[in-house]
Amino acid sequence: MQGVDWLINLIFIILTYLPHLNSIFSVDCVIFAFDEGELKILLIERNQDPYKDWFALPGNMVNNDESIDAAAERVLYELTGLKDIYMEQFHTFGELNRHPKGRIITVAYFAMIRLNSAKDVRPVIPYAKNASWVSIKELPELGFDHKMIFEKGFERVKSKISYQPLAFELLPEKFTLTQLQNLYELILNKKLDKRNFRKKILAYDILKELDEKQKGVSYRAAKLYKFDRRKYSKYFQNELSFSKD
Amino acid sequence: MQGVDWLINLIFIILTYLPHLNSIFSVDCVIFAFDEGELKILLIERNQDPYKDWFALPGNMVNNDESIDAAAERVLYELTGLKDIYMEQFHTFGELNRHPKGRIITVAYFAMIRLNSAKDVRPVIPYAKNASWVSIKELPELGFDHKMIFEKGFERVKSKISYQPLAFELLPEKFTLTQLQNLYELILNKKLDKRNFRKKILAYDILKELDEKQKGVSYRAAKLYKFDRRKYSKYFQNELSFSKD
DNA sequence: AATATACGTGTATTTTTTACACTAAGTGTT
DNA sequence: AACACTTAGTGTAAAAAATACACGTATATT
Repeated sequence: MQGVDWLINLIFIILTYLPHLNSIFSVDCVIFAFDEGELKILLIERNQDPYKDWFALPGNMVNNDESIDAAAERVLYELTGLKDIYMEQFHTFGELNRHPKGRIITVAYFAMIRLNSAKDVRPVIPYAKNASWVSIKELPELGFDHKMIFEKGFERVKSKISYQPLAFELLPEKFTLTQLQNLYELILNKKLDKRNFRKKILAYDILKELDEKQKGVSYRAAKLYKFDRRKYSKYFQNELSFSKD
Repeated sequence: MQGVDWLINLIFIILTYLPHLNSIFSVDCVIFAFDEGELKILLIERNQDPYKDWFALPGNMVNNDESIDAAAERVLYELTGLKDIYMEQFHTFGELNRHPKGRIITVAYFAMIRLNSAKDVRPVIPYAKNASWVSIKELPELGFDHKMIFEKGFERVKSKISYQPLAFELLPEKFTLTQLQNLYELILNKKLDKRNFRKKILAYDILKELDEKQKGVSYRAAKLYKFDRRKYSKYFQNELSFSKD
């Protein structure tokens, strides 16, 4: 039994580090979209314990060879098929009891996207049974602390949208001012004055008026606009600069 | 050698999980204070590899039995002796190469504090050689990605201070309006008009005028004010509510 | 008493925000 | 063709907020 001494030593060394074994981290994504007049987020139905068969935010472990940002991108793709979504990190959740399997902290991201081709979402790995868009007004119970994560993410969106024109991200490329206003009202949860809204949004000078009109409506068709990213970034630079004076 | 089969098996199992061994996380704190007319942050001089003898933000590993928030509090105390500081999480940094010892992500916190008794800072564990307040204009080179962490934290402070009255946190309990204005100018990095500044800050109605004056100055002494936390929280509730209309 | 220094104050102008209601255009129906 | 219906599109006046701007006053020091 002499020859196994080194083995036993090795095990001791490993055991020393073992407490770290359950110290790992995950990412979770809160993806917003605007569909059928409602704000929706992307949920998966889990196919794995813990919380097998529960609804949850798309999220999974970060690999050891990728940055957190990259992990968020990968995980979102694997669980929903969505690619090339710009997500922004908004908070890291690390309560001790948040994950039944032990000490797992999660870095949460949010994004706001346009729902055209993204409407059909489907997991590409069996970790999730399926993925779907769910109205934030009718959210089912969610696994883990995902309800809280969603809420914090939604708070962030609300506060961000009031000083940055983010809402365009959610609309189809061409939209009417009324659609844009409806979206703002939905997110901010208050009525806005039509004339003042138009005055203000046009004053930002980040919209391009198109020579096109709405189609398929049984009333006077509204003009279509599109978001002018070039003007937007100019406006944005000014916003951020503290240099003047 | 039959009897060690189970040992070898165990080792295999452990090795399977081994990649997670170097997946752990830390917290880092960016603590701002106002001293001698300058904005300073709290730095430690490290006494441990990696970056032994370098300056760095106060930061260390999160234990397995504590939440991240609690870890931030503990680590700050251990490295600087500071207690009961309200810190706010602002970002999690997880680039692959950010830590030379492998995959360690860090959750960053910031706080703004009043420098009276907090002026003397001293590590209570030998992980740091010492702790000190350093002007943000003369920051030394910092270990890890701490320069970037500081910058992101400072950005956050700047943007927050322009819509929330945070500056009081940095001043002594009793302060003059000129001191307050100087601080705002320092953080926002621009000159403000004296009369307009006073008008505005008093309009918020969150200051309490004292029956006391500045002492020890060789010119007309200014009135002292103090921050009225009661009024402040009332004001704040209004700020945050989206309920009206 | 004179000097030096920061304190404390008001008003006019511009800009931004708010409140508010009707006509116009297009669709569908009879 | 006339009509009814529905949403589009538009302007102005009032209030509030932000800005620009300069000098007499109080206190400490000499």
